[in-house]
Amino acid sequence: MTEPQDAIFRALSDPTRRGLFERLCRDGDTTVVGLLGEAGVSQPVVSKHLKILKTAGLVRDRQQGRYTYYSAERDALRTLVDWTTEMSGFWNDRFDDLDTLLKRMDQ
Amino acid sequence: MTEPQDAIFRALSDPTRRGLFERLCRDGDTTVVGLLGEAGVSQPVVSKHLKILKTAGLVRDRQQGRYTYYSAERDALRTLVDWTTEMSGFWNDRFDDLDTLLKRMDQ
DNA sequence: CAATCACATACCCGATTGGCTATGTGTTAT
DNA sequence: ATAACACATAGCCAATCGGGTATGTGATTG
Repeated sequence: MTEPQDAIFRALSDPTRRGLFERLCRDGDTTVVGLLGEAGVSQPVVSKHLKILKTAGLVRDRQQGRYTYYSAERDALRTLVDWTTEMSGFWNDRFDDLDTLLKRMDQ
Repeated sequence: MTEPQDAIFRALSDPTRRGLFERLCRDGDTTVVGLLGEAGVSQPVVSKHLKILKTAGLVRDRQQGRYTYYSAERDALRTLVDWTTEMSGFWNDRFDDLDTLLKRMDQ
């Protein structure tokens, strides 16, 4: 019953975490220390947040020597778009129903 | 500094709450009692969730006698789409940068 | 006008969350 | 070889959260 949207919405609900993700979208590959300044929290906290983003599939990491580069996972946004589209779709369906209803009433 | 996305992502991060919103998108105007069955939680909890959704601008309520009809707020999804589009945009910009960089290197 | 209904509010409680510091582990620089 | 660095993990704590029950309030029904 645990939808993929669950982890994504959950992950993005925290401002600090969403900030990290936005940063990665904007600037691409960045190390943990690189993200540290803008985040405004301690390094362990940044690491913890990145782990949550990674679990949600929003972020990928790549080891290189003693550095860990994080980058935003483009396809993750797809899930969000799909869900939003589905919701909008329900709307249109309802209008369609209303439409056919009105047409039926018209006869 | 509190973005409108904050409340929206936060509101949708809880499955029960997202369930209520999805239900309202699908079926349109519904009373609290009408939402009660599918939600699987007590009436006060549903009311509390609806209040949070309302504060986030995801839902509107309309009083009618002793009934309160709730409905999904279509434009709220717009905020979500905009944010997602912005994130995707950053991506394309980065590719553009890479593109111009490669062209520059090519000369 | 009494009972019921629809809903909101108030309060309580255990679980989760987001922050911190301290520390461990592997890597590079000296 | 040692020190410094980059990062992750562990453990702690106050605050928030999501659920519950009890109760208040206004509208409707009998």
